[in-house]
Amino acid sequence: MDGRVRPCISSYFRGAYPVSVTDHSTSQARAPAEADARREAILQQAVEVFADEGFRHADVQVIADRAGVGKGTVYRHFGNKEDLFWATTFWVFDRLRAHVLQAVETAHGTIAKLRAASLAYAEFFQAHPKCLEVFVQDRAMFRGTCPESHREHHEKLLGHFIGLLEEGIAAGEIRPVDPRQTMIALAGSIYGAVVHSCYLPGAGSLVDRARQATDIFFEGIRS
Amino acid sequence: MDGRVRPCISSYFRGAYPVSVTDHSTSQARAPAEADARREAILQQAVEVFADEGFRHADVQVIADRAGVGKGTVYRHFGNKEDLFWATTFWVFDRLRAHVLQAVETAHGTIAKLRAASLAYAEFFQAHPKCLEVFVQDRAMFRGTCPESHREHHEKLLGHFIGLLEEGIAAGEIRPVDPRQTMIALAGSIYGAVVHSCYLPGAGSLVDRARQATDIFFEGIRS
Amino acid sequence: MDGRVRPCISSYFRGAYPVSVTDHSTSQARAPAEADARREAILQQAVEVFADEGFRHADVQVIADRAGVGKGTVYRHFGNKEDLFWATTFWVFDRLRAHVLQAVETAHGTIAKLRAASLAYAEFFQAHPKCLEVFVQDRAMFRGTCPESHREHHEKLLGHFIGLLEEGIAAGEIRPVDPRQTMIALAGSIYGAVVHSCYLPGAGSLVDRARQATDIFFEGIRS
Amino acid sequence: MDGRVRPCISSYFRGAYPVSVTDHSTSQARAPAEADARREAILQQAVEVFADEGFRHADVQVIADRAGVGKGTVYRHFGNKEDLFWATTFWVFDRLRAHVLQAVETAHGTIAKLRAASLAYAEFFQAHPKCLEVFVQDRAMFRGTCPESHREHHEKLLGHFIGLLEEGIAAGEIRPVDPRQTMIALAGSIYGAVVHSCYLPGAGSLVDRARQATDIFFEGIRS
DNA sequence: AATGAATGAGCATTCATTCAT
DNA sequence: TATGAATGAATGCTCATTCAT
Repeated sequence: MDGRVRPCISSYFRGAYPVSVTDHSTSQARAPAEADARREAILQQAVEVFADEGFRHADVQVIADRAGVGKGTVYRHFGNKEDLFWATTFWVFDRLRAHVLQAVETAHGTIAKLRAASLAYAEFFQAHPKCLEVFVQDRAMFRGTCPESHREHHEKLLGHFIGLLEEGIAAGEIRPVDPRQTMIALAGSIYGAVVHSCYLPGAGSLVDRARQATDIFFEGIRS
Repeated sequence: MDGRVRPCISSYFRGAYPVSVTDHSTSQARAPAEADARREAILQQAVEVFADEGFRHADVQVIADRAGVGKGTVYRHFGNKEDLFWATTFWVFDRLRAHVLQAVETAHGTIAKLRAASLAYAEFFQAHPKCLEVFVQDRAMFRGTCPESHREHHEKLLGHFIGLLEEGIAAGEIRPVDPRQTMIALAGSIYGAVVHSCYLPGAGSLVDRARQATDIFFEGIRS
Repeated sequence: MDGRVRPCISSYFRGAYPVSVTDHSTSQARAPAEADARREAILQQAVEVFADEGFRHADVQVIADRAGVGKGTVYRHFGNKEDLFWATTFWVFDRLRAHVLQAVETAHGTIAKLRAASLAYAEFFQAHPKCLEVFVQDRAMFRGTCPESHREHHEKLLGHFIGLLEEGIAAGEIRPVDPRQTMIALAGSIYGAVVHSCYLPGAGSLVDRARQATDIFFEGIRS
Repeated sequence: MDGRVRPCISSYFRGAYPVSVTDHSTSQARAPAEADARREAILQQAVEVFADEGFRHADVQVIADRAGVGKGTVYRHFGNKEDLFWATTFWVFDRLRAHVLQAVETAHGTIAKLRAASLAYAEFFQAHPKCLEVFVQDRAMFRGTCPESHREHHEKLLGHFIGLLEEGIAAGEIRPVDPRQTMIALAGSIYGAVVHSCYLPGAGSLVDRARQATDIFFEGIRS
């Protein structure tokens, strides 16, 4: 009730993490490196278990066991199962973002950058299929209820790409479309290419699909 | 042990349902209409509850209560919770298919038909948001483990649209793309437009998004 | 959330039981006698376990095991541990009331009736020491938070005795004291005689103490 | 195993405290005043938390936080949660005793002294309701298992009042009753007046009730 | 001596499934 | 055939206690 202090160490989901397109790290200053290592181990195993079992079926005890820590330690660090899930989702997002942004920097021109981003997105999930499942769990489990900082990070990243698109339009590379809506369409398209595999197999690797989707996105399929 | 068998009434998930693009009905021959009504009531409530709570959190008792039947009746009809879920998913798919195919028939020309199908897809989920959540649950919960007949129905429907695309290519409406991969790309694109809403709000209604995605799909965004 | 029906069978604590000084039974009409038997068995064991272990330490599994039912059955009947505790407390109160009221009826005159009630109160707890502990648990655990119907039953019974006292005053047996406050004083006095044993041993049986307290209550100790 | 011993600082519950009616202090010789201050802070907060939450529900971490010390410090000082509880109970008893004995000294005559003691008892708990709850917890939680020194202190104090009663009898103020049993009856009566409030509200303040009970105790209510 | 992170035993509660009526 | 009471495995979470720093 009252007087309760020390809820849990991680408070990502309460907006404690800075929202920036470029921060590639989630770690606090240089506090007990020990604690960071534990945290990392727990999150890694959480990705696996949430991906394999889904949120509801995942057993926190299993995550703790696989991470080599006590169950109490998981709760000490993440407060409760749902917050652990959000931290896991963010951990995945953070890595995905880093991978995509790195790819963007190596390309030149708006179309090239967006193409690179799309392929990097697919590459990431192809290399880390469990992360893909965590993304799907995320969408499935908590429709409109993710923490605010989640939304902010997503919006921030989206804004980054909208800016690219605007540059492309200004440079004449891209038709004068609505940048935000078009960017959302591209994001949805790549997301669908990567996620919608379960029902429509036999369409090549994730990267192949993403390439296909991106090509069409820029060129269209009308004669 | 004692050789007693008590199969559930529905055995959709074991392939009992005919796989056809055009069958609009799920009902068996002419079983007691009473039973059909119960079955329908259960499925309707199952959509609601699975959508609201997710598969693991959904309580069969709640579904039974809302459907006005005993819990035992749910089990008699659907065998177990997972099979009830698959039957629910198929029920949704069946209605979606009917709605989309009806829209296709009213349009002329490949592009027009595909555009109509995409919009009908979005319309359906906009009108029945709980059905959308069931779709998402489906993808999230049972990655590669859906019943075979599921796959067959999806493949059948996909094949139908691939045929349309081939006609369009033959007619010169569409560039000579790989029909299957392109159709999968379109499906993914529309799926993404409809599902990927949670994180990227402010992009218009589902139908608006689908229209946007479809337009780009045909025309591209390059200048 | 919603749609949830069938919370628990017992709803004593929501005021479902009639509040009357004379109803000696808690059982519903003549519903499944089976269910009543289970309920009774659970309550009997709950008295033992709550008395031995205290509310927080009591394990519902132990109560279920001792009652020979599954743990789920306990929850089906009583909803949760706290409500089981209240039902247990009421079960004890109900028996205590019946025992005391029966004793009152056999006596004649106000003082004789109150004396009989006090002794019966002590007799009951002497014969059922576990019930005494449940009473103490009750007072200790939920200071001001007992269900409303609890209060109503207590008030009803108290009112009954206040009426006796008023008769005694009218008849000249008793000095013209404030009936309510005096009755509360007597109740507290007997309660203290019965409960306060832990710290002050060596004062005879519960009944002896109650007799002593009652005698003094009527006669005083001043020369 | 390794012969290491780490006793807790406080060992009240093993009989370390002197048993005397008049010792008003709990502190050891002249240990570091720092340690005494910590100990005092912990006990004060323990009263609050045990009163609010009950023994089982009380969280040692909360007590430590409120006292501004580490959890380890609480354990260093009091050994374990149960011993902390006993120390808390004694802390309360010690203050109650001081308050009551002081009141006794200001009165003259046995009846006046006993009356003063009763009112002081009620005053103390009226001023410190959390202490009352600790008393109730005490009775509820550890029926026959309190530390021996507890009993000795209680017995000592009881003996003091029995002596008063004997003087009163010798002086002719009091009828020739059994001093011990009568004193126990008075103690129980006042205890009941103070504790039995939960179910029988509307009877005035604790002090009012105690006055009422005391008056009746001396005078009786018979005409 | 003081601290507080780590631990895991303990326990309330849920809910899929069974089966007697 | 329909029902719903009974069941107990499963699981989230708490918190007393330890011990390395």
